[in-house]
Amino acid sequence: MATDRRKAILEAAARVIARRGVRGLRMEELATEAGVSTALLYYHFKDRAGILRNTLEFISDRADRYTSEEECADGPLDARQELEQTLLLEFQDLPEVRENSTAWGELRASAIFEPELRGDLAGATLAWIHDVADLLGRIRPTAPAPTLTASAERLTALLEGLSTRWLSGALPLAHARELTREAVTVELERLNR
Amino acid sequence: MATDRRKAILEAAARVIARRGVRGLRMEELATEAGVSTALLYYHFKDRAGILRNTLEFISDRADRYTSEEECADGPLDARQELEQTLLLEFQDLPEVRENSTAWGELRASAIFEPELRGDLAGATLAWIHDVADLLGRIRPTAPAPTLTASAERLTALLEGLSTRWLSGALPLAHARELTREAVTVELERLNR
DNA sequence: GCATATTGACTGAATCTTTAGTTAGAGGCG
DNA sequence: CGCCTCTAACTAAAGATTCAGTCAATATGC
Repeated sequence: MATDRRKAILEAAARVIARRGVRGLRMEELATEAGVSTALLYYHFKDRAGILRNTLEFISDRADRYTSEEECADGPLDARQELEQTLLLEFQDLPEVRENSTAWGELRASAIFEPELRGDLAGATLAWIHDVADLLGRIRPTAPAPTLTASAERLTALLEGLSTRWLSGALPLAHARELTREAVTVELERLNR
Repeated sequence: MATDRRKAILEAAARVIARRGVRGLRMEELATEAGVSTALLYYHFKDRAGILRNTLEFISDRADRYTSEEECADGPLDARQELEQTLLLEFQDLPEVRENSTAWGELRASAIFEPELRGDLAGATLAWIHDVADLLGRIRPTAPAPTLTASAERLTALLEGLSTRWLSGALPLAHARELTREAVTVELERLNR
């Protein structure tokens, strides 16, 4: 607990997953990245799967942290700004954000083949959709709930699609941000009807 | 060219990828699925990566085929109907469509970690965006080209996002179709401005 | 026509490589 | 000592890739 190589291993794992993917994570590469022997990995965690579980948990804790920083130099944001802010947080070229997006995409993709992952994923997605619908509702208080939810579903699904394109080098960051901003505009226009 | 085991291998690869994912594709399983020896895989394709590349091409050709069936009981479709039709074709519970969508999503996700796939993927994506932009242009002839492209980028990225959710069991097919239809409406409204 | 190269498609059985997981024990420290 | 943290060196098994050839068809010289 003193030197905490354990934490170093999890941080290294997040980096390696961002670079190689969940299925591309190699125990030896992880050990090197963490500056540790492979045997130590097995000392601290039962096996490879154990490392994956702990890393994903570690990553999602970290994600909650940066998503909920809602402050700004010029006073508090209005709902519209907060919505854009929330959505655009996914598109930043910071290692931590990239790591998170990558891991999330990996999870989502793996869930197609590993049904046991689906539970947590569905929960997290639902919560996310709900948050976005909520923000939309604050901007357009008269819009009916199901319409808000539908917009939120589209916005979040769009974000996942754009994110994959960004990470695979098919879409420059700035363009992804631009498309996201426009998407918000477009959906808000719809909610006027 | 006669017996075309080559084609059999690519068809088998699409099936195996849909079942196990790109990273779960094993040369031996592929050989068995195609009813050939593993050595033949290397005879027809340079290596594993070569098989992935060619399968991607194979899949996008196949998608073009089923995407471009433009007929209907009640005469020819107008551009708007054709657009919806094109986009909704991705959401059908037919083995071939499911297989295509799954494999496409897998290849897209793999491209994050395997840069060799990016070239082909980018090409196919660009062509797709262009097709959609074209259809949008036929519906709204006065809209400027960059705006059309942006709408097409959003619609296609949304489709990829929804498709992943559908395939991972997080989104019922009917709902995915509904959200897609609304997205078309929303984007078309925007193109009036 | 017909024996003789030549070639393309194909395979069984290695081999080479990678990778998760283990084991025996070293260093430090209370 | 006895416990904790850690490592070098290893094993077994899974996988990718190659090898050495078979077989049928097709071309070539006579």
